[in-house]
Amino acid sequence: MTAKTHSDAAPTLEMVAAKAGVSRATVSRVVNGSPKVSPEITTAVREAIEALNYVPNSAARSLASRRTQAIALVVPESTARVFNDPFFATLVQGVGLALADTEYTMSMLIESEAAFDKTRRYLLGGNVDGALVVSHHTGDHSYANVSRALPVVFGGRPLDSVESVNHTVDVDNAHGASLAAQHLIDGGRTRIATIAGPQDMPPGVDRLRGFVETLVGAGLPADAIEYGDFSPASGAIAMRRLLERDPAIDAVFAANDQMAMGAYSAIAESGRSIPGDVAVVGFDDDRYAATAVPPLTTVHQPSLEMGAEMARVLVRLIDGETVQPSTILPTSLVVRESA
Amino acid sequence: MTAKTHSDAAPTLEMVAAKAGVSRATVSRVVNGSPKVSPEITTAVREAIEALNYVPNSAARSLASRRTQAIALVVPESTARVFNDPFFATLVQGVGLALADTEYTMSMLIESEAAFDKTRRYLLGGNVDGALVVSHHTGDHSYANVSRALPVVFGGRPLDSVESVNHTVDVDNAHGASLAAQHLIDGGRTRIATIAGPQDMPPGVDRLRGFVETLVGAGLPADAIEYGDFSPASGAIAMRRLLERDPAIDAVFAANDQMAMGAYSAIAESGRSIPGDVAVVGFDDDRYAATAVPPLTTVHQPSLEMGAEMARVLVRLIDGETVQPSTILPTSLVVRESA
DNA sequence: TTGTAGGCGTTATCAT
DNA sequence: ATGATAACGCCTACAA
Repeated sequence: MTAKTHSDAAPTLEMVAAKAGVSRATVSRVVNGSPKVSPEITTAVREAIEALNYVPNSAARSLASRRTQAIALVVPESTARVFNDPFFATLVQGVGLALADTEYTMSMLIESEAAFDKTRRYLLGGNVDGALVVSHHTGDHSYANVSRALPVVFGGRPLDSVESVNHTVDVDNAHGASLAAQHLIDGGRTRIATIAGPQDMPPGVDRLRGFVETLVGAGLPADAIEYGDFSPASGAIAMRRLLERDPAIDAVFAANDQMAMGAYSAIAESGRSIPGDVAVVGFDDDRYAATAVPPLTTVHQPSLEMGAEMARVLVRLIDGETVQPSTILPTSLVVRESA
Repeated sequence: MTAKTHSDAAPTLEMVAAKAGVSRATVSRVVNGSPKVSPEITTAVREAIEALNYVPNSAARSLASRRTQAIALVVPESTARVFNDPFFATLVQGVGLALADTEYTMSMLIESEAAFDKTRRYLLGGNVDGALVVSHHTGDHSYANVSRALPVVFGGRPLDSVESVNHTVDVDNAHGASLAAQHLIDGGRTRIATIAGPQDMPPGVDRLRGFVETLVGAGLPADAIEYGDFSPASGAIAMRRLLERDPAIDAVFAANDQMAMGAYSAIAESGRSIPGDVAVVGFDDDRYAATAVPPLTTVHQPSLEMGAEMARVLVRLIDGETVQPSTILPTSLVVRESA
């Protein structure tokens, strides 16, 4: 096989026009489904397009129309974490699902510290009609400029709630954590600990808050707290520390299922049983939850729906519609066998 | 807060030129780092750019230059699976990492059946300079057209090895499976089963092949085979069936770690112990492997490196360099406690 | 070193 | 219903 040059000049609208014996304007109309083109001509143009295997050049199209039909999904470079995170994966799916019904394409930007400016330029360079920003916990207000230039929808409330961001879609983290805590309390547990998430991430603080408030409300101490970074390994480490600090712990609420899995292993290696010796409740209801041993009781959050909702809101925004600035999706407890 | 219109006309190169008192050509040169521009003018232009907060419009830029500085990462809609797959997640990371050193942006396309044509149009519409296609198992030769129009690098060998695709980066699946099987044999196991992956996916067939060949080579029967779809749930189901068919099974090789996790739960619920009663080896060495209980012995595959290598090959291809058509990355066995 | 001018492939505004 | 003809914002010979 010979080295290809990939230079077979792509067919242009002009060529189609020539072949169909009409003007470029007409071809453009057919391509864009304008209603005012006679059936015969439409057919002729369609055939020419087919014959030439013509595909509109989107750069030219967006330059002229000032629309790109693409949106960006910006995810923080903590990619290592975020990407492996089943919750996030499902969210992306939701975005894709919602977008499948539209003509929009999603272009995902992994935002690394190094390439931050690259992301910014991409967003501001007219590459997309809008952006979806997921769980950013960058200290600065990096998206202030961006959201001034194009519609932006945030997934999860931004850390600096001071700055009133335009639109956000979030899940009721605090309430979910509260449900988890209450379930543990109702189960008769009295020494309840928690493996909290990073406190520089909204879900991390919201879940901790919901947990603490509920325990305190029930007159229980809420002092057995260790922090993890949402990874399984960090969950295991946190659990070991918890058990070391207080061997009497009889329940633990992990801020996400991955850390709960880590806790499972730490509990097992300490010779304790689940839920006999210590009950555990997670958060997310990810795909590993149901098949864990024992199946994990956890807080279900509508990740798929969240992604889809974010996409829908953004599209509406792009279309110039007015959308309520904040959407909160409900969470619920899924009781299985670990608590 | 008032509804923003997002219509604050973005600054153009022309405006920068005016403000800096030079021609557009000069601004363009500065923006593109042309060496032949006097220092003073360069500075002046830079200041104007800064002042106006100017960002080049990429549609215009790519229309004129015929380059987009973007590549597409196409992933099959089996998104549900693929996306949650830690292996895939790591691969994406690798791509991002390699790209961080370049000026290229990655735009990820989730390829759904419904939107297949959307993907094709995107690829052919001059949106990207090249494409990375991951583990596609679509029956048709959907990418024949595409790879004729622009550089494409496949991740994992394509199913139809007949069609000699230009470039692929793969992992040595068969050898990895062979290592796993041999380890089980060396451990004295005699009734070894496997939970194979889908046979319409190359990794699925290659891993099964490596496993079978090694068993047969050792004079052992290779008839205890069940298939899963790489999800934890499917692994559990397959394991149950395996144990039902032959209660004497004393070892199992799962085609990926997620299914191995599923096997763990099925083995546990059958009252057997790991590795006492049945040893298990997985494949992938994903992030859950090390913290599983017991820690999972598995085949490590360089997912990160694979993603990075794919990106590197593609960039070279785009730059017109000649690259060897096939790259095979090595796999290795990580012995932990499950076998 | 810097400026001039034409063109990249579409869309959109006017006429017709 | 269809066709000229400007833009769209930038790059790039070519000229100065």
